[in-house]
Amino acid sequence: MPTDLSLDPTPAERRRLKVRGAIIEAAERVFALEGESGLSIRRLAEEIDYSPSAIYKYFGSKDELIDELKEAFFERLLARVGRVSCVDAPFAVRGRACVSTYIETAIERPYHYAAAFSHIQSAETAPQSPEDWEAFTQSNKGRAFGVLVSMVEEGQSLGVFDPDLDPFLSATSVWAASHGVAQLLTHLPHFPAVTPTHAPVSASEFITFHADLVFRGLQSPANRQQTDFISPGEKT
Amino acid sequence: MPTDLSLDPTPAERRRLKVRGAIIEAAERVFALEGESGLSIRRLAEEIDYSPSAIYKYFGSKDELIDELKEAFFERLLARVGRVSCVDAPFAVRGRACVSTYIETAIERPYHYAAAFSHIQSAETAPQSPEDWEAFTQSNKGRAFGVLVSMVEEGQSLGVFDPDLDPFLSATSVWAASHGVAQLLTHLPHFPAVTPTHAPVSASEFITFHADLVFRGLQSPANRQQTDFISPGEKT
Amino acid sequence: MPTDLSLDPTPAERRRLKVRGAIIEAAERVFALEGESGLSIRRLAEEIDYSPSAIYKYFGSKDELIDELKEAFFERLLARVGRVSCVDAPFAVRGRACVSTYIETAIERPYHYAAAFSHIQSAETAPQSPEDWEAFTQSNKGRAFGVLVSMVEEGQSLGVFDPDLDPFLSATSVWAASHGVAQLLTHLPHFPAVTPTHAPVSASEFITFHADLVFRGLQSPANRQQTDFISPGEKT
Amino acid sequence: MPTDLSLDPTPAERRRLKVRGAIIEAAERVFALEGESGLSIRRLAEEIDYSPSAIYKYFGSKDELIDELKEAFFERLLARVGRVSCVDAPFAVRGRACVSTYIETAIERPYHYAAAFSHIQSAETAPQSPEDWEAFTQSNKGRAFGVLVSMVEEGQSLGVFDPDLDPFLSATSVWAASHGVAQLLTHLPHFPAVTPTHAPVSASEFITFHADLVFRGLQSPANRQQTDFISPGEKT
DNA sequence: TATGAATGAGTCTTCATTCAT
DNA sequence: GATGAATGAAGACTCATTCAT
Repeated sequence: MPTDLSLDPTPAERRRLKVRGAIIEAAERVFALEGESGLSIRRLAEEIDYSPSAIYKYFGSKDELIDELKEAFFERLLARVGRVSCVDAPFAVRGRACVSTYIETAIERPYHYAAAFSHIQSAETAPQSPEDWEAFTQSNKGRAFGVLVSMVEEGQSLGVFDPDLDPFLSATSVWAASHGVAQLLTHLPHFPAVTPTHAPVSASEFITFHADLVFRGLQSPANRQQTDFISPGEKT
Repeated sequence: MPTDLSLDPTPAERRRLKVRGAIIEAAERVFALEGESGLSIRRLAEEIDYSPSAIYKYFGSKDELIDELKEAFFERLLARVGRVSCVDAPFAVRGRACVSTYIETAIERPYHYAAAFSHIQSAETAPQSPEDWEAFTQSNKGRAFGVLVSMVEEGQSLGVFDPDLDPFLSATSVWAASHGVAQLLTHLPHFPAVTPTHAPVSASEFITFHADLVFRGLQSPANRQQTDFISPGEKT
Repeated sequence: MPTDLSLDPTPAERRRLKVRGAIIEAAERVFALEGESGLSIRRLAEEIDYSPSAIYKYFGSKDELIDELKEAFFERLLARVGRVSCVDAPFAVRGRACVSTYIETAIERPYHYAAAFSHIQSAETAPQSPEDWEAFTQSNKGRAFGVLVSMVEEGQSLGVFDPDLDPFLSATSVWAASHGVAQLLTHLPHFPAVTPTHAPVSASEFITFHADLVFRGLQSPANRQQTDFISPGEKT
Repeated sequence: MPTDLSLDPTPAERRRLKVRGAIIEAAERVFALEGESGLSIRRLAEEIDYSPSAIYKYFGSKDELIDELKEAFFERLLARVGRVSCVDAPFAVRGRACVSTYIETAIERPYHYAAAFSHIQSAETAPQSPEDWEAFTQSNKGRAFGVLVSMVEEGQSLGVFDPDLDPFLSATSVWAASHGVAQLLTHLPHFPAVTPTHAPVSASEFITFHADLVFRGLQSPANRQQTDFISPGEKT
């Protein structure tokens, strides 16, 4: 929508964007407080002390607002994963970071993520048929997924990852697993710290643990021997 | 309020349980047909040709019904995973089967699973603090999770799995990843078959692939060399 | 909908029909009090001391309710016009009565009529193309119109009406004029009684006057001479 | 509040009047495009590329605007009917033209007419009691109606119309019938052309037919014989 | 002068739930 | 034991209108 290319938006525009942002942030808060079903326009309006109809000045419909949330999440995800994947560091670090960044981004903004996740199936950007594929690969979501595929391929070309693995399926598996862990940590943030017979583990420790496990699964057998796997005990 | 502890329930009670079961099965059907938002009491009543109010004779509220669905899912999951984990087969087979059974059970009954999953956070059976742990370990959900932990431990004692891995964290990671894959396959059943540049992969093939990857991640480095990993190409 | 042909409906059904009737009657009252735009479901519910949602137990939607009103009007119109047109009386009486009955039926139930009238354009029973004609002729509305056409034809065959007149166009003209008069009397019931310089004329007197005028317009020139035209003065 | 009685309005006032006119014209366009329900202030503002609030600078409220539309219609009607009734032509032509002009004016500006018609009851210019009569006769609506009355009286004095007819009631009847025909043609423009068994008749042909019928109804019996009635077939 | 922001009352409709029968 | 009637709260959304700028 912002087709205006002028460098400084008018004050009015700035204000408008600010309110839009506030609404989106409020959605995040409401969701965190009351769960998915709590996100009604009315509830959202209460949160920001606006009237429900005011929201319709900024978003054409509830769906449009949710699409925006979703897009914001994937934009953020792409930015972060993209940054991480280009960092100047050994592949072992970059690869693991790729996985953990997925999860971290999700749990940082649980609602944006939930919106993204729960709309994964119906959204236009979710490829349901080969015909959709092109659009998918160009969307933020698709590009974020693409980073994962590239990461697998890079690992393979470096001889770190098993060359027999199908990169697309591997990335899909990693992506799905990341979603699962993100959901777990979103809904049960204390789960890994809950066993009475087990030393508490923080969310970020668990993410690291999970990323390691995933990384190990992808490694080629030869390479596995010298893996720098770090058990959770070592790093606290 | 079935406070009656006698071993054989009265015929009335039997009937009651049967209707309860029918309602629960109907919920599954309605969900499969019309998605999460279709599961209104009214719609459910239509499906079983009862009046909406009749349902309240069997379930105190919609939430109670949903809890029941969740319980039914975990009961089923426990039964299936339990069966699979005891089968007379090499560990490599049993272990992978354990993982894939989680996912298969989920996608077979998408609504039971969705209910279970979406209620993971609020349910009484989800341990939020060490105090809840005891109850959790005795619930169907906890026991199903326990099978995973045992599986990891067995793998370690057999020398197949890396002895340095924390069994609890490993099981948690596997469990979460399974959820992620189940969600993916539930919402986007055709995702792995959708790339134009890639041979289509069926849901069960993808599950196998994923289970393999997970299994590999858990293996001890030494063992990884002789792994019987099967690339997706080989098995069609 | 009443496909049940059993002679005595169950008490429950009777009650149901009674409430339906009450709602329809209420619609009439609300309309009379507050005009077309006052007919909201909420307002209607208030009128009958029900909750708005209760109305949805009887009518699927507002449109369905309005269709019912419309149908009820035309059913009533057909019944009354049909009765009048068959009465054992001279054609001069029957013919005039036909015209006035249209108007009287309308002003008796102003809202039913208004609904019928205002939906004339969008209703399925309004013929928009020759293809719709068949359906139109079988609807209550179409059959009521048909009575008018027959009346013109009968007048022509009796030598009372001008044989050169097109019966279809004549009936259309009469029908439209009736609508106009009905609207006038509905909205401005006192209009014909309002001139300070003119003896007040009641609605029914005006209807008679109008019917006479219409009848005269249709008469054949020869016949006009001996017409039994009655000036308004004579009949009070 | 143009309380300024000076003969030439200030430029500011001229501008003001011009914008008012533009808004009223726009209302006509919007109505023609989207029907009665489309006439929201917002939609109207879009049409003229103003902001909704701007409209409130020119009209105190929506109702006021609609009153203005109504007035505009009657002004136009009066102008046209006045012109037609003074034209240098035989009474048979002028009289019929009077009737058809009513209808033509209405269907040319369907919204102005609809507003006028649908507000006939609530408008201040509609006489509800003898006390209102004076105001009515001075309003555009009343003067347009007055032309009809005069037309009847002229016909009577010329010996063309039946001297026994009450001019006021006759004019009322003609007026109401015109409204009915206008409504028919507005909502179902193709009605007279829709019978499969009947040669299509255009709106203007039907108007002529109707005007003839009305004229015949008013004629005195003696005069009817030599009437120049033209059947619809002759005039295409 | 003209506008964008904002609102409150209103629109139809669905839902989970209760209660008399 | 089962149901139909009924409801109140809530859902998304629209509208005419006001006010500060």
